[in-house]
Amino acid sequence: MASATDTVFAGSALAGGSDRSGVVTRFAPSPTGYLHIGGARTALFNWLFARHHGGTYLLRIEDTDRARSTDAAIDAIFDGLEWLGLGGDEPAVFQFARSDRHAEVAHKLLEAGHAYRCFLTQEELAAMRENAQAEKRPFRIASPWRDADAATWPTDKPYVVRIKAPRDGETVIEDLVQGPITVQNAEIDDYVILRSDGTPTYMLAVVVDDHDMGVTHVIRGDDHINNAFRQLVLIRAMHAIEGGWPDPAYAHIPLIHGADGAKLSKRHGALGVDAYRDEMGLLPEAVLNYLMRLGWGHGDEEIISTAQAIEWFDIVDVNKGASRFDLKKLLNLNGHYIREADDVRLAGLVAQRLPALVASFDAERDLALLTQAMPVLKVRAADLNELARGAMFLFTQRPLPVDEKAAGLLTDDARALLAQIAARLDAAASWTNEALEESLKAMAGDLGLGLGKLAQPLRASLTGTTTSPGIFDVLTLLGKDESLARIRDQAA
RNA sequence: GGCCCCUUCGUCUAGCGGUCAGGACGCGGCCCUUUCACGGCUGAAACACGGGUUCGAUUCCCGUAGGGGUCACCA
Repeated sequence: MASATDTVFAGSALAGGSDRSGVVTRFAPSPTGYLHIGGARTALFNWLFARHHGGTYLLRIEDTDRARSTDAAIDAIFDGLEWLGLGGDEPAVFQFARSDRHAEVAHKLLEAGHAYRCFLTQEELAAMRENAQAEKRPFRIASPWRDADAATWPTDKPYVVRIKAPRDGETVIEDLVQGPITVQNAEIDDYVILRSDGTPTYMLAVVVDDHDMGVTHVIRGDDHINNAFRQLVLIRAMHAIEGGWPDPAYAHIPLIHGADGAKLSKRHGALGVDAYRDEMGLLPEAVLNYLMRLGWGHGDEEIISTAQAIEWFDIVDVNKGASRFDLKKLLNLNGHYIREADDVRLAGLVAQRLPALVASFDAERDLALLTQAMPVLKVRAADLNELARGAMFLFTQRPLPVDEKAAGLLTDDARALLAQIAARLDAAASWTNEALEESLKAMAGDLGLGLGKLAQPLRASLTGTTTSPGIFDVLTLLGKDESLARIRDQAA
């Protein structure tokens, strides 16, 4: 039974045995691709749980698959985690570098009789599998080498090392999220821990690293549930041999599915977190808030800061069922956080996107204006791209391109009106929101027109579009000279 | 197929034997309003099904259906 909650494992063996105590969690991605949204949530839950309990959150790169692991993926993962503020409390452990230690454990298991040399070839295994298939019999490894006498070992054949799993009884895991899960031991196979080339498998490496890192709580996707039972075999065998290998507490969190209900995969919306940042223009706090609400909630709370989440979060409150990824809701949350965000910060973020939109944008020169405009810009944007698009009119050079809708507004009558507006505004007491509004309203009154009749053509001439911040904000942001010039460009 | 797990509005969730089943996104309406947003108010919208247990089930138990995961010398 996994009940390491009360088992205080002293320190990280990797750190040479510091006196850390309490909760230790880890996020252990394999660097075969970018950090996707599901992985990010797993990291977040590990992080939140550790923080909530005043424990330690560690990172481990599972790079034992040499063929598929890449440095680019490692960089992308660190980059993504850092952006979300989910970096580890200690430098990340690289699994491949610890192969010797993994092999050492395998040999201890071998010597103690908890593992055995298996000389079955891949072909023999495949044949056994096919046989079982043909007889509609569930296949389970039943290696003839499990209890073979050393005297019968071939001397010239390669072998793998298999763990000796119990064949009777059952194992129960008190999963913190899923509740008790029972599996018959007969279902657990004698899996490989050392390949024929002597390298450790994932199953071995995970267990050894988790132990050596002092991990008390294993929080991971529920696609690992079956692995937990297999890993427990190894853990218990080592505990029997040398002690000090307590069962960790397990928490298998449900997977995230795509909007269509299918498993979130790379071709089903599971983008790297860098895409959420760079392409979709999301803020990390929005992504974090959205992610924590997938599978977890706290009453009616929707807007939850990480600080608040640390206080409220507990792994046992995480739901068991998978949830679907809903971009609309993420975007809504992002809009909220943009409105809350600091103007200087937003201006900096938008300034990175503007050059691609407006050739004449010069960050050096225009940042101040961008920042000044931010309060009225940010209320109408759900992401950074929208925010950048909304800011374009401030920096485009005259004569302004006029979009179709705006052009429709600029009728002959409207153009005539613009000439009058220019004259009127030119004569305004001062170039402030108040003075401008007073002036324009007076004019509308004189002409017996609604303010909208003046404001829409005016907006078209000032921005080249039909949507923008309030017209007086636009006027003051642009300044008198630029405003009048733009109006006169369109006036009849 | 074997094994394991899951199931409250379209979606994310609250609920932990007695609630008008609450909130949020999205959708509809209204208000605000110079456009677009924001904001406010408001409407439609759910306990998969069948048996139990119980005075009483969304809640507990068992089935059924549906969904997911896993069955490598990959992680």
